[in-house]
Amino acid sequence: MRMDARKQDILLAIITDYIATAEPVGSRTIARKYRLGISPATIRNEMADLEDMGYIEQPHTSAGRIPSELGYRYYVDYLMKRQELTPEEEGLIRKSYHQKVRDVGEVIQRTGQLLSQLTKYAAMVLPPKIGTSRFKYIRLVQLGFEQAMLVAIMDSGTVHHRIIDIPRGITSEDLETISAVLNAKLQGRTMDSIKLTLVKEIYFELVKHKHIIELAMELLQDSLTRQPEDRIYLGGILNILNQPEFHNVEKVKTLLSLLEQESLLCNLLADDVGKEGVTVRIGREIRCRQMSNCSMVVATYRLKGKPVGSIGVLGPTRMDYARVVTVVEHLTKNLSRALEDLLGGWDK
Amino acid sequence: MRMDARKQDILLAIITDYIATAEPVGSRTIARKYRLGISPATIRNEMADLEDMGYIEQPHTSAGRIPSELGYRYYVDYLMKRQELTPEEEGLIRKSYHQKVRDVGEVIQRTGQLLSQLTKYAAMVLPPKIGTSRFKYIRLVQLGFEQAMLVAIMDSGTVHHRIIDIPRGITSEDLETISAVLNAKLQGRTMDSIKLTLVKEIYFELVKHKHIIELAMELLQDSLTRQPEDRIYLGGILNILNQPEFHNVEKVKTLLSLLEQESLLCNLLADDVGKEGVTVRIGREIRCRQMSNCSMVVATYRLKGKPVGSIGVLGPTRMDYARVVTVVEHLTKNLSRALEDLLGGWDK
DNA sequence: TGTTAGCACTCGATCGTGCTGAGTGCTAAA
DNA sequence: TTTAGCACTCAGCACGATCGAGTGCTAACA
Repeated sequence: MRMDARKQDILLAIITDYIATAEPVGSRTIARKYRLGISPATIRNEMADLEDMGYIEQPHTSAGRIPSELGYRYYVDYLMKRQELTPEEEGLIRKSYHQKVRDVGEVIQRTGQLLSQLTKYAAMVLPPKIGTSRFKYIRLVQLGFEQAMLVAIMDSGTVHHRIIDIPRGITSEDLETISAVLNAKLQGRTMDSIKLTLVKEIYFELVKHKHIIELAMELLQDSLTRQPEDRIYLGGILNILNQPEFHNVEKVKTLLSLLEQESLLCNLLADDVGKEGVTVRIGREIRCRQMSNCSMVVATYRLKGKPVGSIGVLGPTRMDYARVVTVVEHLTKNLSRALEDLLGGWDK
Repeated sequence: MRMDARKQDILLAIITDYIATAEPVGSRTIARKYRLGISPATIRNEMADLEDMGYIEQPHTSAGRIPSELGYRYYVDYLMKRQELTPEEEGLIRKSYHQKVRDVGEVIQRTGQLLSQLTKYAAMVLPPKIGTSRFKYIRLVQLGFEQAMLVAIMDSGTVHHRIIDIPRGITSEDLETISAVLNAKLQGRTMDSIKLTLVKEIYFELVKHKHIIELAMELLQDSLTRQPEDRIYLGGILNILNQPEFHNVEKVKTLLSLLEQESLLCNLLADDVGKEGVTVRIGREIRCRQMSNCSMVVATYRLKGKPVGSIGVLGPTRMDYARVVTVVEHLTKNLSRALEDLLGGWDK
């Protein structure tokens, strides 16, 4: 059995209708709503074929058909039509990105908000990856006798800080010295590139200040190379609860328990970092059993051409792919541009 | 009609049972489970009295009784017995606070986790209030030609940063100058205390550097005095969904939509900051209509004796007050102590 | 006077039943 | 090849009967 134009029309009609109504679609409905010029009986025959081919399925004998994962896949790959944003929506996006920002986090957050607002599903945004951003400025500030704060500003506009213990004898001047050396050696390097050779260099630089070298080394080894825990923007979870597929509390609970595991989400999002364009994962294509009735739409944003993070939407498999793909595409571009504007001129 | 010992016993039994089972309690159940030495019939009479007095109510004619808000209030005020933590739980807390921390945020987060873990309800923690913490160190770092990063370390261990625009002519040295003046003038001051007189002082200090004074002033007026948006730790929402009162999706939705409004929660928590001991708000005592079937247990933690933030638990009105109050009390003390250990020695 | 046993009554929850309507597959005619 | 017609299926819903937990009242009892 081969797919032909009429089968495609019918499959498209079924998926369109199901996405809109969340109800199984019958042959009658299609004949009435989508003027394909054929009768319900004919449609029934074709639907039987489509079911054999695995594109649609029947929840029970006396119900209409719903798309299978394969059906959605076919839809996304071949049938889906681009859906432009309305001028109002375009305006909303533009306005949002034209506001003054004080922080990269703010850009991330705004993107996430737009994403969930425009799609009505849950939105996820992975902030610029720390490993690939470059040190811009590092400083140790003495706090008490035994503690100091390490502050590092990265060229991705993020600031990292942590409290570190210092031996009692260390003075503010010692910390200045270490700060100066670290600055000189690390400026412009990425976290990932702090290798042994570099550590050695710093070692020799500091060897004249014997008493602080221990601290400096420990600091490098431990504080800087240990990745901070993954953070992620997650919003619009409420949207997803409005979807009829989450009308039962058990489903809500499993979903929420997944969404609480940030690191899991980070991995899911990170999987597609670097791919061109928008990636759609349908149902079990997300490698996560409890999300088998969900789909994800993910795209990578870039800074100076290099992929640094990604944004994604999570919704039921019955999601409005056409719309979501358009929105994700748009926002990826806008986010890349916004970051470029904010951070592009930082190379002094 | 007056409350007597037997009525108290019965009320206590009803509330205890209802907290444990979430089912209306009948006279028979009480006679069977709680050996009060009286028959169901007598209990029925007393229950009728308790209902007249407003401490319990009947969901419908042929059901048992459930505590009213007034009943819970009476329970919390007069009947509730202290409930000690098990040695395992004590151990868990101790272990958690003995881990090395890199950041005040980490202490906050750990407290929140413990709170939700130990109570099985939702936990909220308000981080140390920024307005009352003192500047420890301020610095402007040039990023590009037109942007700089302002970093401020507070003695509450938090770090604030934001990107600011600078006029094109400003050099790194100018920024150093401003940094130095800001440091000298602001160190040890609180955000709240940055008043006009202080601003004037800084003005005169910088008057010799005419070209940067504009920037510095703007910075003070705008960046520093404008409060950053409220942050709050919120966790264990999943716990609360396991409570039978949230078995219907509508309730879950209204609750989640409330919990998404962080500023609202902050206000609720902040209401009780400064009060001694643990505050219990039952049902409509939380001034928030949509939370009328919830209760909050809140306590203030301190740094050097001064209240700086608060921690709280949110659960259904039918919550295990005895346990929650104990846990909140414990964690408040532990949190205060942990912050003291971390930040206490920072006065140089 | 306070306590208790007995009894009639109430009412939510549960379960079975039958009906309805949307939808199908099959057959035979166009 | 398409379509009209028809028998069949089955989830969802409304209806009614039954069940049982729990009450309030009354009368007897200590």
